[in-house]
Formats: sequence, C-alpha cells, structure tokens
Amino acid sequence: KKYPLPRTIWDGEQKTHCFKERTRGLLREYYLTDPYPNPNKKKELAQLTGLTPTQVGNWFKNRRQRDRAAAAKNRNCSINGFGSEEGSDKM
Amino acid sequence: MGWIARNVSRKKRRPYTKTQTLELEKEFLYNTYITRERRLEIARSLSLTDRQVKIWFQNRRMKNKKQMNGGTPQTMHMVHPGVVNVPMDHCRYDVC
DNA sequence: GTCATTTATCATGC
DNA sequence: GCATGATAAATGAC
Repeated sequence: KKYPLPRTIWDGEQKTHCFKERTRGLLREYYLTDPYPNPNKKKELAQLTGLTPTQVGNWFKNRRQRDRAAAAKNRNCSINGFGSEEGSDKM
Repeated sequence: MGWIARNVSRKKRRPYTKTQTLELEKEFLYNTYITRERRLEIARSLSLTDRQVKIWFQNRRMKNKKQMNGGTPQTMHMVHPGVVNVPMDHCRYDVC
C-alpha cells in the first residue's frame, strides 16, 4: 500500500472505505427529504453520525452525482419510455 | 436543479501534469495570492490559461483553509503524518 | 475575491 | 470489476 495509515486517535467513523450501515441509513433518510443540507444541518448530521461535516458533504455530493448518473442512464435506456428520473435503488 | 436542461457544454476536467502542479504549488508557497502579472507569466510557462491559474489558486486557498481548521486527519488518502508535506496527493504522469 | 457545487477522476475494499 | 469515499478542475452565485 502507498501509505500504511496508522490508526489515529479518532473515535468517530474511522478511515474506513465504507461508512457504517447505521451512518449510511441516517444520511440516506435525510437525503430523501433534502439532498442539499445547509451547513448547520451538515454539522448536525456529522455529530449524529460521528463523521466530519466534510465527510457528510462528500457523501451528499457523491450521492447526488451517482443519482444523476443513474437517472441519465435510465433516460438513455428508455428515451421515449418512462425514465424513472430521480432516485436510485442502491445507495 | 439545473442539470436537467444544461445544454451549454462544460469544459472537460483535465487533470494537470505533475510539472504543472509542482510549479503551481511552489508559487503558492511564496504567495497564496498571485498578481495578475505573475499569473500571466506562469500561465504561459505552464501552457495553462490565465483563468486556469486563477481558478487553481482559488481552489488551492480553499484546500488550504480546510486543512487549517479541519485538522483531524480522517481521510483515506492522507499524506504521511510526520513527513514534511509533499505537495500533491496523487498526480502520476507528466502527460495527463 | 469566497464558497458551495458539479463533473471527472483517483484510491481502495471486497 | 464495481461500489464508495475523497479529491482535483471547473462553474456560478454572491
């Protein structure tokens, strides 16, 4: 590996490749109601999940990006059919 | 959002070369704000546009700011703690 | 100018 | 090989 990545003193969500299911569930839940959380909401979600606000921001950013990609793919698959627009099955 | 009806083409994101990034980082070490004159000079020497250099400095200042207050390292791609910061997290080829 | 955002890309776990 | 989190260019609001 490029960097051994010593485990730091950090009791939040660790430097895992994938966040905990509970964390993802929480973010997912809020995402459905508002994909663009304001800074305060990001902070709140960060506290709730043990992530940093930046990590929360990254999660929403990636989520939106991948939802858009999925929606675009859907539209391409069924150009004159009914594309299921927003929202993807796997989050 | 507006991404549904976006007809105007967006400039494709092109990762900068190692040399370009290195030179920009060097300049940033001297000055986090660059003058218009110096900007044009660097742009010419690195085959970038004036605008690209400007944007690069803006983004770099934001990155700097985040690193300043962010403090706690919990990202997956961190530079080695203890090692004097090597500017550039990942940039591999000279021809991108 | 800052700053949130988008888009493409990178790095990694599995 | 893909899902996923993070980051690097580029845009636009303010």
